Formats: sequence, structure tokens, C-alpha cells
Amino acid sequence: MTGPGLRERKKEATRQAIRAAAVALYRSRGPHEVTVDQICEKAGVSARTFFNYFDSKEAAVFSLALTPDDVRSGVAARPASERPLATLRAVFTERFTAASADPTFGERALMLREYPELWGRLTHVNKLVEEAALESIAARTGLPADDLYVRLTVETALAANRAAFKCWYPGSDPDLVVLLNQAMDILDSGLEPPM
Amino acid sequence: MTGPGLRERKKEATRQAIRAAAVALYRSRGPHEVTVDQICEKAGVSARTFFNYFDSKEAAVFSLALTPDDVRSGVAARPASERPLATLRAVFTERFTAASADPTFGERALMLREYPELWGRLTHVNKLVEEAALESIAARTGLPADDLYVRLTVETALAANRAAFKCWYPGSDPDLVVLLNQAMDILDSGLEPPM
DNA sequence: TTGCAGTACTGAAAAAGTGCAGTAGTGTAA
DNA sequence: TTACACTACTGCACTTTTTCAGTACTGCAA
Repeated sequence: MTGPGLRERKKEATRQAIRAAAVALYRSRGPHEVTVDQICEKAGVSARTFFNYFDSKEAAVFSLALTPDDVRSGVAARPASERPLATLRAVFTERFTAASADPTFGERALMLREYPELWGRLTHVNKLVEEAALESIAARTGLPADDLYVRLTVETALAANRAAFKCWYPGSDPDLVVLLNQAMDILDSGLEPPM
Repeated sequence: MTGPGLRERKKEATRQAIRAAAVALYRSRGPHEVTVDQICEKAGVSARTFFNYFDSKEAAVFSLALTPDDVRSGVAARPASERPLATLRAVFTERFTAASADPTFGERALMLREYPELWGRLTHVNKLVEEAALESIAARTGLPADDLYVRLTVETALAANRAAFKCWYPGSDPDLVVLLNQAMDILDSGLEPPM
């Protein structure tokens, strides 16, 4: 009822302050002009604390809304009878809903639009997410991870993700989750042309 | 140039947060209805931390703008040739100027006006301030602390203090320091009626 | 009167955060 | 090239804050 203790809440607040400061500086000065010290000063935190939270400067900015562990535990929590694509839709929408609560989420999206060269930093993490999804769906269906159906399902779900994310304008309608659901609906309809 | 370190600044911020929360709750709920836990919750701090900063619930609210040590060191810092009343004026105005920077100072004044029964809590501290002033002025003049001139000077200065404080409406002109100076001017003029 | 709930407060241990000193890499100017 | 300044990052000692497990007091109801 009372939620997490004071310690947890303050910890999360610190993490959030660092992230917010980092993203804001990346946006206002450009990724190349930002130092750890500046982030720390803006976040009201010492450099040492910064590195207690993030392994690197980049990590503060690129910690994703969707982690491999999210995917694994999310898939595991869904009923086994569910269609794989429906499972991934549920997991992704659930994660994005949670991410929307993070004030820096929209900021980060805008940052990526403003400095597209930063997309490169995400490829590695995206690959990890994909692998997690492959493994999870494979385990659930009993198929091998390199089965065509499994691969296609995962690729398709991630494609819907990317499409929704790129169509999304943070802070304005429609919501990212709405867009993602629309994309998934289109997939469900077999990519029927929308008339 | 860079001022106190991050640690010192955060410490002061915590102290201030506790004081602000305590005074605000005293004002909004009345002194009797406030618990330490409520103050802590509002200040975003654990109960233990509260007691690391203040010996008691009351101490958070009644920590004075003018402490005995302030008086002692303040007087010692003034030139020995100065008239005792001028010394006390300087010390008091200097302290009140500093206190005005404290956002809770006006709040506390209003609290005392709203709950006059709280004045009683201040008598002990006021006595300590008076003693400090007596000792300091006595030491400076070479007179005994119970000398009439010394006593009168201290009592008079404190009276000016009280008068200014009670005439003052926090947040509006004239400033507390201005009022104190006016009171001291009147004393300097030998309590000439203001025409 | 007894028991109980709530509040003030304390001590000790663990966690979070800071300061410092130092290593390593990188760009830049002489 | 060398030298120097700046930045990223680490290890360690230290301080601050939280958590937990208490004791003591106070008002209130059975």
C-alpha cells in the first residue's frame, strides 16, 4: 500500500535526475559537447555517484525502455496458449505504457530525431532484445529459435515497434501505445490495405 | 569562488527542508496536531535523519535567527572602540539580514503570530542570548556583567529587537532590518518623540 | 487499574553518496 | 614529435541517510 520505501524512491529519483540532465544536455548542446561533469552539476550529484548508477556517459542516455530481461519476464508472464504475436504485442504495449511515465522518454525520442547519428548506439541493445524475444517465443512454442515462424513473428513485432516509434510525436496525440496497437491491428488483419 | 562543496550544500538543503516542512505543518494544522513522521514525510526524509539534525521536534521550529554564539562571535568581530549599543545594533542587523535569506524566517514569524502560545518556547533561548550579550559587552567594556550600564544597554538593544520584530509584517515593507535600524535610531536620539 | 495504540527518541548496521587521488585516453598547440 | 590540458573512469576512505529494532512516555478506553 505504501509502495517502495524512502530509500528506493530516492534512488530512483537520483537515477531519473541523472538521465533527465544527460538527455537535456545532449539535446541543448549536441551529443559531442556534453561532459560528465556538466551532467552531474545539472543533476546535483557528484561524478562518483554518476558512475555508481551508469557504467558510462552513454548508458545514462541510452538505457532503453525495453530491455532483454523485460522481454523474457514479460513473455513468461503471459498465458502459454496465447498467439505469439499477441504475446509480444502485450509485452511491448505494457512496457511502453510504463515507459511513458518516464518524463525523459519523450525527450529521448526527440533527441534521436535531432541527432540521428545516435541511432547507431542502439543497434547492439536492439539485437539483445531481439535475441531475448526469439528465445522466449521459441521456448513457448517448442520450436527452435531459428524457425522461420518464430523469426518472422519476432521481426514483425519489432517492425511494428519501430514503425510506431518513428511515427510518434512525443507529447502529442496519438499516444505511442495507441500507434503500436494500430500497427499490431494492421498486422493482425494480414496487412489489409486500410481501404 | 565555487562556494561550499556539494556535501555541505545538500546538508543545508536537508536542514532547510525539514524546517520548512515543520513550520508549514505547524501553521496549517496547529502545533498540537503535528507529528515527527508527518514532518519527515513532507520533507522527504527519514525520522532518523530528522533527529540527526534536530534534538527534538520543537528544535526544528524554534531554531532562532539569533543564537548565543552568533552574539559572542559577532561582538568579538566588531572594533573595540565602538559604542556598545552600536556594536549590538551592528550584530543584530547583520544577523537579521542573514536570516531574511532563510525562506522559513517569515513563515516562523507568522506562525508565532497565529499561535501566540508558542512564544513561551522562546523564553529560554532568549535568556541565553541575553546572557551572551551581557558577557560580551561586559568583557569589552571591562565592566562587570551586572553593571547597570551593561544591563541597560543589552536590555535596550533587545527591546529594539522585539519592537521591530513585532511591528514587522513578513513579506511586505518595511523590511525587518529597516525597522530595527529605525528603532535603533530612535534609541540613539535618546527616544526623542518623532515630532 | 490495566492494557493498548501512538508518538518521541536512540543505537547500530547497512546503503547511498561524496571527496580525493590517481590512471588512462584524446585532442591540441608548440 | 613532445608536452599539456581535459575528460572518462576507478578504488578507497569517509560522511550522510535509511532501516530496523528497540525503549520510554502519554492519552485513552475497557
